[in-house]
Amino acid sequence: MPELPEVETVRDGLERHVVGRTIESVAVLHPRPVRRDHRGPAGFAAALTGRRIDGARRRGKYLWLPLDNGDALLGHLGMSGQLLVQQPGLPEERHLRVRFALSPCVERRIATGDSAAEPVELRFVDQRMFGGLAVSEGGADLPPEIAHIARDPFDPEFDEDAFVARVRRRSAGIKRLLLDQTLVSGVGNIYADEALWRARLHGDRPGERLRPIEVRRVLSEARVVMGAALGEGGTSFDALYVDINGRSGYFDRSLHVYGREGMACDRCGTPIRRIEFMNRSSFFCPRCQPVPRRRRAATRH
DNA sequence: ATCGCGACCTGGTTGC
DNA sequence: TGCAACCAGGTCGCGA
Repeated sequence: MPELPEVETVRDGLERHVVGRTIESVAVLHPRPVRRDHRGPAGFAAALTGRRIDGARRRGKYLWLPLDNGDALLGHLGMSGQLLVQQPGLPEERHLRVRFALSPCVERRIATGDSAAEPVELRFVDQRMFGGLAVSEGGADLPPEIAHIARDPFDPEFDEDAFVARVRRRSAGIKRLLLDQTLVSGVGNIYADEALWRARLHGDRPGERLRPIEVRRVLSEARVVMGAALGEGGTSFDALYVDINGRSGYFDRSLHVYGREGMACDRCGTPIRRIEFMNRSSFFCPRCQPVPRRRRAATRH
């Protein structure tokens, strides 16, 4: 379940391994992952063939590779997507959806030594196909398709005061607001629960009833949780393999509430509760994060 | 504008 | 053993 730290790890790997290479050929093995591209699979492939990759960028959970003609290859990993950089010709993964053959990096701009002189394959593997790829016309700087996505809380241009103000104008619960990618990007279900636990706030607390310092606190804790995952994930893959696996190793160790229903809260020992929320799960400590009392009707005789 | 919900997907796990 | 139901959740589009 890739959230900001996992996607950033992929972006970093792409920057080091594919920037400067040219797309020699494209094979779309399943149409669904390119459903957002109005050109269709063949048009998608044609629009990319021959283009040089000039960068690797991210906004929230979206990635894009600026191309030498001003377009971009825009991607989202969805729930189960991976972008792998591999030696050409390896056996196909079970859920391989799109394969790109990339030339060597002519300008040797990749800082990883001799690998820049060898061709590689970029593979989009996605079991559940919630993710996808598309060519974004003129999207090299910022694809218009994702102009509505807010900056993430690590972005120097993220406007914290504006975020606080917007949250406090909304009646929805703070968890829903944390997951709203137009308010702040990069936070998903798992890190939202972790940030709320650390901030001792229940996710149902309405934004409009939070004090500014409470909004700042949960944002700060989101940075702590995602920053820790970033630090550990950033060094966890090897030279020719850019992986994304939300369930692996580094990830689980730092979880205090997510997936821990019935287990003792690490702070107070109270059993962690699980509730349904937006067709998924929320985990919280009922003592550290008390359920907000429903507001009474305005008038009573 | 905002809110909240269902649809989209597959495969591993659970329950009968 | 076989099969169906359930579960995971990011994003979009819809109706209210």
